[in-house]
Formats: sequence, structure tokens, C-alpha cells
Amino acid sequence: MPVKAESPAPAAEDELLLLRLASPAPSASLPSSAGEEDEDEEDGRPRRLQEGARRAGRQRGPPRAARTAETAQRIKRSRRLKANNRERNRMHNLNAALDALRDVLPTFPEDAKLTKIETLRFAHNYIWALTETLRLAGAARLGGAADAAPGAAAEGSPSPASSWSGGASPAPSASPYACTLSPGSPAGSASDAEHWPPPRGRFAPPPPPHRCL
DNA sequence: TAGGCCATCTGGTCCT
DNA sequence: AGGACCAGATGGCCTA
Repeated sequence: MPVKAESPAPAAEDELLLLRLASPAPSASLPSSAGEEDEDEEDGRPRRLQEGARRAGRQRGPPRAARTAETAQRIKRSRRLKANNRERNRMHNLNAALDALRDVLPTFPEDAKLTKIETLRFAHNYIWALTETLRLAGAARLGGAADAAPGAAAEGSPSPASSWSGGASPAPSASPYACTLSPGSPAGSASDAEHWPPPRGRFAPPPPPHRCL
């Protein structure tokens, strides 16, 4: 997926707005839309000359009410832009975490990129399968091979071997993704289609079950 | 062209 | 008050 180049513009725009807020512009044209206002007044220096020259001059610009409304608008807009920035960052962080998760999930080919939802579902099933593997390995060590026989797992949940292979699972195993599908798997309860969508061709499915690890 | 996925914006809500 | 989180809306890009 082509990740859009992060536009640093909004951030800079934000800074500008904040600066302007710090030094309120006297009477600028209404900022109908944010970002395009361009007033000068880089510093809030007192303008002796102008004001002194025209003492009697009043009503320079819109009336007070309009000005305050305008200021309120500016503040509102500034907060919005700031919130947008934070939200963007938050989503970037979320995506980074998702990428990190993708990195530890086996895909085939390796550079195939899972979508967000696929990543989450795959991780969910993957963790479940690993957990089952550990549990059964421990059981086998303690209680002997009999307990670890396929289908003999506690609570009637299928062994990893069966679930990963998908052989014993009634779930359709047309897709290699079925390696993580099993009735006992956390994802198998609702609807397999929902939890494990078939590959859409954008990426190849993970390796066969026995090679998932 | 339709549908899927994604990034971003936005307003609302909750929390500190 | 301000930040985090969330969900809906919108528009762009890509693939079948």
C-alpha cells in the first residue's frame, strides 16, 4: 500500500496558528478556512506610530463583537488543528505497532503485507496455536504421549497438530490459512469467514501449518 | 467501474 | 482545559 507521504504541512501550519494566537492580530480578514491566513504581525510590538497618528480614528476593522467571534474562531480552529496532529500521530503509532506485529508473524512470501484486520486475526490465531503447542508439549512431558494424542487435548480442544494442519478440522481448508482455523481455536467460534478471510491475492498465504513456526 | 483498504479530518465522549 | 480515544465521513489509490 502506498503510504502517503506524511505531509508536515499541517504541523507547521499549526505552529503558525499558535504563534498568531499568542499575538492576536488586530483585525484580520475572517479566516474562513484555516491554513490560508497569512497575516503579518510576526511580533506583537505596539504600533505607536499608526495609532498615535490617528487618535480620533476608531472602528479600525470590524466591531468588537465581530473581533471576539473571530478570535474564538481562531482558537477553535487552532485547537482542531492541534487535535488533528495528535490524532495523526496516534494513528501513526498504532500503525507502527501493527507493523511490528507483522514482523513477527510468518507470511509467505516474506515480504507479503497483511492488511490490518488480517494481521490482527492472524496474530490472534497464531498466539492461540503457539499456546496450544506449549500446553501440549508440557502435557506430553508430564503425562506421557497418550495425553498428547491428537484430539485428546483437555477441554476437547483439538491438538495443535490437527488444528494447524486443518486436517481434523471441519473448517474448509481450501486456503492454507486454514492452518490456524479450528473449531476450538479462538477464532473458530464465530464465523471463520469473518475471522479469517481468504487471501485476496494481494499477498500469498502463510506457509502450510506444519511450517508455520 | 465497483469494492477494498487506507489516511486523514472531525466532532463527541471520557479521563486526568 | 487539554489530551486520549473512538467512530463516522470523505477522498485517494489499487486491484479484479
